[in-house]
Amino acid sequence: MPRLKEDQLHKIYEERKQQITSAAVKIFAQRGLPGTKISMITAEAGVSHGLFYHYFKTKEELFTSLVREAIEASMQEMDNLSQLTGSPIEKIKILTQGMLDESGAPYFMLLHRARNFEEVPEEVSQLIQKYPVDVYVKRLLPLFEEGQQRGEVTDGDLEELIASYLTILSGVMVLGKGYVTPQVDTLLRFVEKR
Amino acid sequence: MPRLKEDQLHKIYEERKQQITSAAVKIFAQRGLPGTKISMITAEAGVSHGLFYHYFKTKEELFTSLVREAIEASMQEMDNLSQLTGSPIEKIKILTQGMLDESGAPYFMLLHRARNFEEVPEEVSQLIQKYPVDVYVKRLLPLFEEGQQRGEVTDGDLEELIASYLTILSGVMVLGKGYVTPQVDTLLRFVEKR
Amino acid sequence: MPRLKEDQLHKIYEERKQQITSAAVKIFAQRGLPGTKISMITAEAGVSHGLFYHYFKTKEELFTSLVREAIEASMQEMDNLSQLTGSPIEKIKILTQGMLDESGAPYFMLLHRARNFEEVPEEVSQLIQKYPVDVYVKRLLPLFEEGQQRGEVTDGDLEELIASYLTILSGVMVLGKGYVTPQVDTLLRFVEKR
Amino acid sequence: MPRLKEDQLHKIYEERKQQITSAAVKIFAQRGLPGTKISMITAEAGVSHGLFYHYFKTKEELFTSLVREAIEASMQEMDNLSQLTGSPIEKIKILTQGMLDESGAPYFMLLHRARNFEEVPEEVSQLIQKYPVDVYVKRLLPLFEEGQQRGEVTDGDLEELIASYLTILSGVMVLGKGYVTPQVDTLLRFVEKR
DNA sequence: AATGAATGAGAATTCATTCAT
DNA sequence: TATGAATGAATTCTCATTCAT
Repeated sequence: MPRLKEDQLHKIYEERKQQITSAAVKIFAQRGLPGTKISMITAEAGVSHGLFYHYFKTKEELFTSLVREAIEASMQEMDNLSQLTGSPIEKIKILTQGMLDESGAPYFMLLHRARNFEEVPEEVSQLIQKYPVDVYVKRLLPLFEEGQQRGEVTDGDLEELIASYLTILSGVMVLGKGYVTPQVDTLLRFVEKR
Repeated sequence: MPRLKEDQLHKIYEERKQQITSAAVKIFAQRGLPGTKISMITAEAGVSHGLFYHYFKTKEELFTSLVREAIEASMQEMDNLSQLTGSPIEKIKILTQGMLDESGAPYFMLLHRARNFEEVPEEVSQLIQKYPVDVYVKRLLPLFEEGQQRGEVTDGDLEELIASYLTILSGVMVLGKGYVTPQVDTLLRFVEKR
Repeated sequence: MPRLKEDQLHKIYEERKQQITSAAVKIFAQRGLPGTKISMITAEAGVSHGLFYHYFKTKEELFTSLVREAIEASMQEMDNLSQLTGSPIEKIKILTQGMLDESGAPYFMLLHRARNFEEVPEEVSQLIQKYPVDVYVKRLLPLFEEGQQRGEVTDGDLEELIASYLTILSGVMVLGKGYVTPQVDTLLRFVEKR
Repeated sequence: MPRLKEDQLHKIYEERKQQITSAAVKIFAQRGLPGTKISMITAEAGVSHGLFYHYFKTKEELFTSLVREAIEASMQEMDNLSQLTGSPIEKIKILTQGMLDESGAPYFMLLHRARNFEEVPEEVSQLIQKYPVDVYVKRLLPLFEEGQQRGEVTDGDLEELIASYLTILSGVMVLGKGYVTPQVDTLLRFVEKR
């Protein structure tokens, strides 16, 4: 019985935490660290502001942990690509779609904010430095190399191509509302051999 | 006598105002409205915080006026293109370079922030709504049409092409440090007929 | 369970609000709107300045709500007179005593300040305009008419008499310390038929 | 020649000083010490705010000197009464008229403010303590005594009568706009024997 | 776990006062 | 004498965080 109750409590705990986290991702992505008030997060999550501090120590701590998750998720995504079946260019297409996908956007936005703007907590700076864009480039290199060998990917310096392509994708992703999001096929023109 | 003195005062007034404005553009672009503290602006400008209020009513008012200026400047820039000599694709190249240019970036960044992020003053929202990306597209349409006729610009729906290209350029511009800025020629691949 | 707790919270809320309000009335009456610093109010109330903003939006908002209350209370007081038993002149005596009474003074002082001095918030100006002295005169007219009919109140234009009497009472009330407050009977000489 | 110039300068000096002083009396009377901004005074006087400090050391100093002047003027006025010809009650009428007179009001208002409200400079407190209402009562005593002897003034304790009358007059005077100023004859009913 | 009262550090803003011209 | 640019102390106000219930 105590067991059950404990489990239940734990379940509530996790649910609430997730509820607040989701709200936080959304607002942080939209408004950045200094533009986000705790009250905005808790209002979005539908809980009292006091509750925030049952689950997180500070605003910065939450932001930091979200950035960490975002980095991990994005690294994961890169790695997942190689597991997929299909030609390199098909995989690149999937990557492109994935990055532009609504659901992933907030996390990328978070990374973007962490990378460029705002005053961020020291730990975030360190994370960002530890995972520069270059790391992503390196992970994608084999995929693009294969594509080049198969004649699917345009000729030229691959590292620069990948880096530029990531920049473009990130940029498009970051802009969001107010801009016209290009079609995936349109974006692929950058890398495809014609 | 009063003439001379008046002029001098006026000059000082304008200089100081410019000094503060320049500092503000820089910081606002870097940190956004809520991330920018008055103290950051005045420190950057090398004046006392009191002086800020001699020249501007509030932080918001300054931000608003900067957004207004940015809009005007960017519209101006579009228009200037047609004055230039050269083929359409050359003009598009100049536009591309201009947008990626360091010096213009802060202004574009400001616009970006106003367009997407942050809580902005009511007047800024209105300005932004009054000048959607669409307005820029319309201004560039004749240039791209000519390019298409000459066979310099890729086939297809021009409005969508321009809008997408602007999105990409804006995105690249917005990212800034931490990302690899693609070469102008790389970006042009997007519009050039091959 | 939630019931009890909610009630308790509500009680605390009201108590604290009253605590701050009382302190504010006192200080505002003494020093006026610009002469009153938030720190004076919170010190008098024995709370932190942060708490002030938990209960009120701004200093002006509090001032405005106090003026509103003062107007309502004073109108109420006029109306209560008619409920009392006694001859008109006795009622006028009670009114006189009530106005000079220490406890009511701060509220009247507030009204006075709102009516005459200081820069007041727009809403206060409107309230004051909506409730000119004339409104009080009208409310008291029946009482004084009856008094005149009974031969208790001096002959002559009643509206002017009442208005003048209110001016005198208000004036005396407003002066406070530093002046000799006349006896109630002395003041009544002004309206009594002799 | 230097003489002439010096004189001229001196004249300008005095004129400007007077100009600022007059503006200050008006605004101080209207808004009190904390409610009066230097900029209000200089705007009213039509000079730059910098000029204020050519003529006065601080806002407080000006306020203090105005209070001093007001005290002196009011004492003077009391004394002048005895110089006049006429019966005591006529002189009291003149006193009453003088106090209610528009032109004198700002000075009295200043005194009132100094006496009751606001935080005032130490020196003002001292002046006020040195010249309590009692001093005025004493000065007027001979006049009222004569009036009582002649049967013009009501019976009873004269000191209390005078003090009360001064309170009433001051109060009426202080109220100003928003209230009906009683007629002089109406006010005299307080002191006249009937 | 949940709430909201309470606090105080820090940011925005005002305004008296100084000073170069 | 006259102006307005410049400063900084004092004030208002915001918001992250703590804590009693």
